[in-house]
Amino acid sequence: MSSPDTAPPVRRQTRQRTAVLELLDELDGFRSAQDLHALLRERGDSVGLATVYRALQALVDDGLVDVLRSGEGEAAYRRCSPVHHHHLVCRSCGRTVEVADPPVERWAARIAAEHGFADVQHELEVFGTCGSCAAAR
Amino acid sequence: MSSPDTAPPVRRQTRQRTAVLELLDELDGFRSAQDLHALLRERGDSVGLATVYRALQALVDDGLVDVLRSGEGEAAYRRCSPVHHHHLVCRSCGRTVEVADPPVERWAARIAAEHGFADVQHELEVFGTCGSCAAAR
DNA sequence: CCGCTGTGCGAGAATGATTCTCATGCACAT
DNA sequence: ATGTGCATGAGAATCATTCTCGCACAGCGG
Repeated sequence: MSSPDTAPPVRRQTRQRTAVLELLDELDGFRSAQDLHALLRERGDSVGLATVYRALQALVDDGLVDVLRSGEGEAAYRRCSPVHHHHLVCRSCGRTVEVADPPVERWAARIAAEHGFADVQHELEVFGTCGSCAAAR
Repeated sequence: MSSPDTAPPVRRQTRQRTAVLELLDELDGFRSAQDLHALLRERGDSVGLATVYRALQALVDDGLVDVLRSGEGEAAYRRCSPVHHHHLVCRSCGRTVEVADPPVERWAARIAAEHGFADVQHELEVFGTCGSCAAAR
């Protein structure tokens, strides 16, 4: 059992996967799989819905994309830097800012350790109203 | 526009709602709506699935229960203290610890302010393996 | 360059959680 | 005790996501 999970999945480069990744590169903010599929269709790229889901899962596995479970069970995806970070999301216009946060990382690790927890991960999202949207009201 | 949202929804106290809340009081950790429904049925309390969902939504609105969207689009509910806090969840046995965290609150507020965001909220969950589960392996 | 082989694709069916519909029942005030 | 209207329950409806399965094509060896 040296490293059965390290086996490289050998991702083939297909027109569809390229299209999904390029679309994510152009977009800002989180988009649902259904949205992305509709956008690809509008562009003329004919891609199956199931394929979009598969491509997104592969991208998430490879750490190229982040997932966010928005309010009602609809997953949202976004092209992201591969380093660990969190998001500051405008609940009005959807604009997203990536933020790094050493203090929170440390805090999470410490709290977990104090309660005897190991192998710790955490999920953190900050929602608010961005300057432009606040001004617009 | 004095306070249209403060209008008290006038929740009637019914056998079903009481049963859901009492069940949550006895349980530890997050449970899915489907789980809770099954448990109520086993106990002999005959409650409709739709009613369990409605009762849980009401409890969440009233701040008596916390929701957590676990991995695959299945919402999990838990009886919680009404003060703001976060959770430390064991991904093996599901045990949950409530943790308060002034530093994170301040950090989130500061980061948001730096980016011009107002009216800030945040969601934070920490996952890990608790002491007992780590020892059991 | 050509053909193999297995992975990826597409369309629609299947799944599973959550919500809706609507007739009936019960909580609460009179 | 009685009436009024919100709550309930069974099943249908909805919606995102996953699965199935036959066909296409990417990448490799000859």
